[in-house]
Amino acid sequence: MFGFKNDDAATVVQFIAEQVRRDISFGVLPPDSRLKIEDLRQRYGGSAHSFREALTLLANEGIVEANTQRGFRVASASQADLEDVTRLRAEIEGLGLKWSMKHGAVRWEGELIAARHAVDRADRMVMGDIDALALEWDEANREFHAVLVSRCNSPRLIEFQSRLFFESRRFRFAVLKERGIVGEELTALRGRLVDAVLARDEQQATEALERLILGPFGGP
Amino acid sequence: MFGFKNDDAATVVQFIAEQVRRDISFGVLPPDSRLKIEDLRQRYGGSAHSFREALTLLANEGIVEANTQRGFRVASASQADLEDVTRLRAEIEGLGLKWSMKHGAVRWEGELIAARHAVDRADRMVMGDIDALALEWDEANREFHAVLVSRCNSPRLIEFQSRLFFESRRFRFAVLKERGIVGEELTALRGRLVDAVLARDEQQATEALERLILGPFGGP
DNA sequence: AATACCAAAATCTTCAATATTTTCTGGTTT
DNA sequence: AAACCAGAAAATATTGAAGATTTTGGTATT
Repeated sequence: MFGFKNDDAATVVQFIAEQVRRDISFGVLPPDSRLKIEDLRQRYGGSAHSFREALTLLANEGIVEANTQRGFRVASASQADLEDVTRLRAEIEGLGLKWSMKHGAVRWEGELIAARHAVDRADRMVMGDIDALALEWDEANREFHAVLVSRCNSPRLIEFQSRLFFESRRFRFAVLKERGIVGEELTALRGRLVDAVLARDEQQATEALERLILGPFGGP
Repeated sequence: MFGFKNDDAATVVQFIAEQVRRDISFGVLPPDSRLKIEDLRQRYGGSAHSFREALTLLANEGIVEANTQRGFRVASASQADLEDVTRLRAEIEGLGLKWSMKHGAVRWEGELIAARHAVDRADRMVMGDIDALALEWDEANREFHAVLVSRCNSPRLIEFQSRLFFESRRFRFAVLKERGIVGEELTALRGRLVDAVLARDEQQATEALERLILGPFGGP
């Protein structure tokens, strides 16, 4: 039935999980809304079991809430959640960056510069057609922040960073749609961050990173 | 079939997951060993579906490895893994403790002292009959470290801490069985940690905590 | 010794049926 | 009118069996 899985999802479960993850990020499935297996099957296809498994997965990722014997629902997205995710992201990515700066060499710097270029470009484009480009824009952001921690030498930190990034995606999209997240300040901040990394200025780098992460939410 | 679930597991999947988790921690299921669904069913009971779900869960927790179309196996436990988990635990718990020290009040201090008392006692007991008391001993440790971060006000940090603790359990048990993890130094270190927390001496506290976590593995 | 191919084993997925739990509803009692 | 209880309806949880797909292992061929 799923012979047309053009995504890189190898199994049906992963495919379903990716679909649902995406729709939760975009707010198509709003926070706290119930996820009835039957309804979802009509929408996405797939068997009940595959869905249970996919939802258990997403529950473990934190964007879905599983209540025993009472089914699943989209995890709530309170102000406290936003603050928690953002604060932790700043700490974790800061730590990962610090470690990466110890191990990363020329090759890493190249990747970083490339990722920065891409995300700067995505920033300039996205405001033109938010709905169409939001995912692409966020993917560029994901890549940039992934590169930051990619040389930290700690697979578990990398995984946790990735998870927090996905968890924060909902909030990011919400802000993007509502008042446009992207501005000159972020681009400049990113520039400062990359410069500091290249100069191996740990202090400056972590500070810029923290402001880059907190900026869109705490900022003006 | 599972009418006798005296554990606090509400569902079959959680029950199975707990069993497997435990057996992996104890080394009954050694690292890298394959987890064939059929074999497991004979051992633990439960349906194939429940097992798939449980194993997907454990895979997300990091103690099981899932290879698409190639089944599950117990996650490998290399020296690099040990170092990664331990280092991250030190960082995360340190951060959580720092935050807890900002918010925690008298009530928290009481819990901390109580937990310390329990783990000190467990330390003295465990060497008498390692096999029988290992789990209880580790539970006391878990409680102590959980209390440390319990007031950090970040549910996600707490969850991550807990996950890392479980991931490190295998290594802890291995060391415990092999050469006896417990010694006067750890008890003393824990005392210093608690004293520092009560005195709100952040510097001393994080240093003691780091040595407490790294000690059993990096130490003499 | 290397490769191609076929059969066996294992995993993945779905359909169907039963058991259990929660939720809803309507009537009764206070 | 509010609280309460029983029974019906809905939803979830669990299991069994069977088909489809993929991996694995052995065998024959070059």
